[in-house]
Amino acid sequence: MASEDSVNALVDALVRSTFHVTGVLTRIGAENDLSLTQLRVLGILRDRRPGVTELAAYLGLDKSTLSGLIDRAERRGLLARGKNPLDGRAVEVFLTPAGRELTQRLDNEILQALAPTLGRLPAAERAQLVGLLEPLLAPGGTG
Amino acid sequence: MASEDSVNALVDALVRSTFHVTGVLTRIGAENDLSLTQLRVLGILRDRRPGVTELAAYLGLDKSTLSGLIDRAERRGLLARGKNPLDGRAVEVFLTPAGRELTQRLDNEILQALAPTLGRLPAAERAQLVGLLEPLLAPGGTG
DNA sequence: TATTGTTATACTCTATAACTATA
DNA sequence: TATAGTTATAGAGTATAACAATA
Repeated sequence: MASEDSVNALVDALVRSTFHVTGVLTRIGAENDLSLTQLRVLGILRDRRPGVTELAAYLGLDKSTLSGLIDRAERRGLLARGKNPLDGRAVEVFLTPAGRELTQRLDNEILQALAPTLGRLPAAERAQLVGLLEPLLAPGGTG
Repeated sequence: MASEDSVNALVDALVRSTFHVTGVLTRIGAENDLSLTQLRVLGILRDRRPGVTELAAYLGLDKSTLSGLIDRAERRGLLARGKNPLDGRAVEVFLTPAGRELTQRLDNEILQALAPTLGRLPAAERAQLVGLLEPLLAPGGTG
């Protein structure tokens, strides 16, 4: 029926826009020698000092994977490991000043890359689009 | 100014929905022993018999990367290499019946995974969302 | 000469299993 | 015992450079 068709069309548009945005993010990452995952790590650390396990959970990856990711980014001076004063086993991962600077630059590059296309939409439609995407990200969402 | 803020908010929502959908696709792929890239390869081959270079261009990857991806999928019987009758150097990559069957099953799983959330939107808003996403994917887009 | 595709190589990403140290 | 994190290992994904075959 028509309702199913409209869900189908929406899934299609959503998947295509996903690959589109992923392509942009991957390109900007690559230009800065960062994988998409490293890009996400930096993004997560903007306003958090998570532990390794917590960071792995955000990313949907195994904690052992994070050991390597953190090692490589730490070697580049983008982030660091600190002690957790409350738990001798735990580690706090956080951005170094250099990492924060790079993250801000990347945020800006992403904005610059996407803005021309998004700016073509009238302001009212931009707001509308945000309003329509929000509920899809809400808890109880797709998982 | 307000206009810039609204672009900012839109980029944010778009990036978050991108990671969200990517998470769903990655999970469904993983449940079927397929990486996101393999999933994309199958999707592209639904209605095409591209050459290796052409396929690499679709994905934004080097053709040497495709040799390995195609090898592994071919070993699993999901796709095959055929001769291009017009060019002795070229190869045609296409889905096997098993690959086509799997692709259809995956399409359905993706739909099932996303439909509950998307179905919560009224039909009019679903159509609206599709209409708003379309122009972002148009040529002259973000690249 | 230019193009299509593969191979060799090296590095990153990723998960599983086994481990250490702390709780 | 359980949890936080690392290490060892193995395989997949990726790019670069060098190559063979065809155009």
